[in-house]
Amino acid sequence: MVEPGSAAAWRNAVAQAAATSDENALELVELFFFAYRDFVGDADRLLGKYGFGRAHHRVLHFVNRRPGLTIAALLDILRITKQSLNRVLKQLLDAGFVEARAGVVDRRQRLLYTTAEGARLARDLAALQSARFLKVMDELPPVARGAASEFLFAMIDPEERERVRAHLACAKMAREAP
Amino acid sequence: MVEPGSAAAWRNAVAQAAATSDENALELVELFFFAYRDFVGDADRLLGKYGFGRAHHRVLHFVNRRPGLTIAALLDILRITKQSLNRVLKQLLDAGFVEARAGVVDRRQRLLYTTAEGARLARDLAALQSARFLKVMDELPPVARGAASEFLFAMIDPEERERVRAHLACAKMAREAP
DNA sequence: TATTTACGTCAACTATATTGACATAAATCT
DNA sequence: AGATTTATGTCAATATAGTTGACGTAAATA
Repeated sequence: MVEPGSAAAWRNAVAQAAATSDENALELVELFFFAYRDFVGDADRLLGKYGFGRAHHRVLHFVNRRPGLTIAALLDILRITKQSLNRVLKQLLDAGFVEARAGVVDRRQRLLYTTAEGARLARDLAALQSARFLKVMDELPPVARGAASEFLFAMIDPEERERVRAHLACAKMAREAP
Repeated sequence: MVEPGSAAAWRNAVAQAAATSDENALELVELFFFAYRDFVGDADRLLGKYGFGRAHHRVLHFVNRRPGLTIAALLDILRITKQSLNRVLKQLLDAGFVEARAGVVDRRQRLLYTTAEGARLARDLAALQSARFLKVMDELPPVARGAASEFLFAMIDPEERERVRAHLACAKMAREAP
């Protein structure tokens, strides 16, 4: 037994707290895994009906949300090679879900846009995933609602945050003034 | 222009609110994508040094956290086929990071355990990911801290939650009474 | 004894990524 | 104007992580 107030008791309490916070962090690691698994599962089912996969979804999503996106910007967001992107993008172009127009200021660039059909699929997919978030917000106590986006933003690499913030601002602008 | 207080103004406000909440949800979708990307990136670099990938990480993690896990239970957590698991698991067994003992009550079962070396790698990987969470908790205002795990838990399919809760409880027990 | 269960394995295939090398057209520098 | 850089496309080979389907085996159970 350790006397309360003693140095040993104090060290014990600190160790306990460390173990607890570590345990909590481990729990968060697993919750993040399960949450992401279910989160992407929603969209996967719908994508399957079109013969598309997650890679197509990501491209469609970001093109839809940021019309006029260039190949380079898309590569920067997705963090994949152009060869990998090209296969998926070509399928989306061929299937008529995305179209590319030559850049006006720089004609080497290909500005990407969703077609009407592509925008519809993107909207349906986004609706599925948004629905999950909206339901979560509904379930959560009000005080926890604002915390979600703060939390997710804090999970992003610090050196990446400005880029993500700029991306979100750009997507918002595209949405407000189409 | 719409007169304030008119039915048109009201409908306008509702549409605006809907658009805003949708926009927020869309933002969360993207933040979730970026957060998960960076979250798994941490571990990827360390795994590469051992010639392992994410698949190995997941197996190692869950076996380490729930010693004596059976193949069936692991398949249920990971949601992959036994063929897919087997290739990865065999590599972990061969490399001496995981070991399998015959079940005591049912000798058909293979109970999975990490070896000392496996436990060490699992701990190092978990430390990387825990560190991100701990840093996030430090950055976040106190009121938002508890919200993170609530939020992630709410993101899980409702019919899956009991299973996840049981899994976490089991992992916690294994940790407290080893 | 017959059947079911837990697991292993062979084979073929798909999706998504990689590296490396080379091609082309448009923009930009000198 | 000519040289160089940039944005993008493309061919080929390879790796990782998953799938379906078929078949095998040992242990538990009806």
